[in-house]
Amino acid sequence: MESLGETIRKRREDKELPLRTVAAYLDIDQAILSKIERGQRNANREQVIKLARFFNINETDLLVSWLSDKLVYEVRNEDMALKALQVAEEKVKYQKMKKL
Amino acid sequence: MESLGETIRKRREDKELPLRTVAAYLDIDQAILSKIERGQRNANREQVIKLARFFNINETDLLVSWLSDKLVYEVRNEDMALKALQVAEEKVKYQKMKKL
DNA sequence: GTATTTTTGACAAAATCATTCAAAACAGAA
DNA sequence: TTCTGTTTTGAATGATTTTGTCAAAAATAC
Repeated sequence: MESLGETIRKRREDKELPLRTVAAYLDIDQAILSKIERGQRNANREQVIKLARFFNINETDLLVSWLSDKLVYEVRNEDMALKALQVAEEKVKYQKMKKL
Repeated sequence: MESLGETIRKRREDKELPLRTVAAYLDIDQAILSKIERGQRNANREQVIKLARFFNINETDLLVSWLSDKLVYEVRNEDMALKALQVAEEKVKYQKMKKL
């Protein structure tokens, strides 16, 4: 179970590229990319899409990874994290059902 | 699948109490409580705990409801909402496992 | 109708979050 | 060790979001 940050750091290191290069492509400061890779900052949707393009990763997959990171972040330090995620899942399913 | 807002509105109406009364107990403006009940605003942890006490609801249950509402909110308008929740669940399980 | 309750939206204050920048820390090579 | 390039850190600043207050409008009850 890899975070988005871990994924792109691996890819970047595989290609032996400095932060600078990828950051330039994303049009952000390399400090931000460093923080994103280490999970200290959240990327935004646009950046995730660009990262997928840059590293040839399926965009949807990377977006799911990103979104799930945000969810995990939201329930960090909560003992009922798992329960809350499960209930949220039920709620989303229920909403979906209602729409049909 | 009831949201926290729906739950407490029902309870309040059962007791035939005006927003004012519950809002006073929570020490917030009734406008905020109105918004919380209708899902336009998020309660904070302290308010959830007070609400549980006020309405004699199991505190953990209400906190789970509240947390899951926040998660649902986070993935509203996302087509991969469900997938993201499932992946988040995996990630949390994985973290937990690592700690043992 | 009046009285009460609820909802709405404009506004302000506070808190959070993103970004920039420069310096510090780090790694490797000479 | 010094030189070079890379990465990380943290302070400062700006932007955005959240939180709450208030008063008026809308809805509901009497």
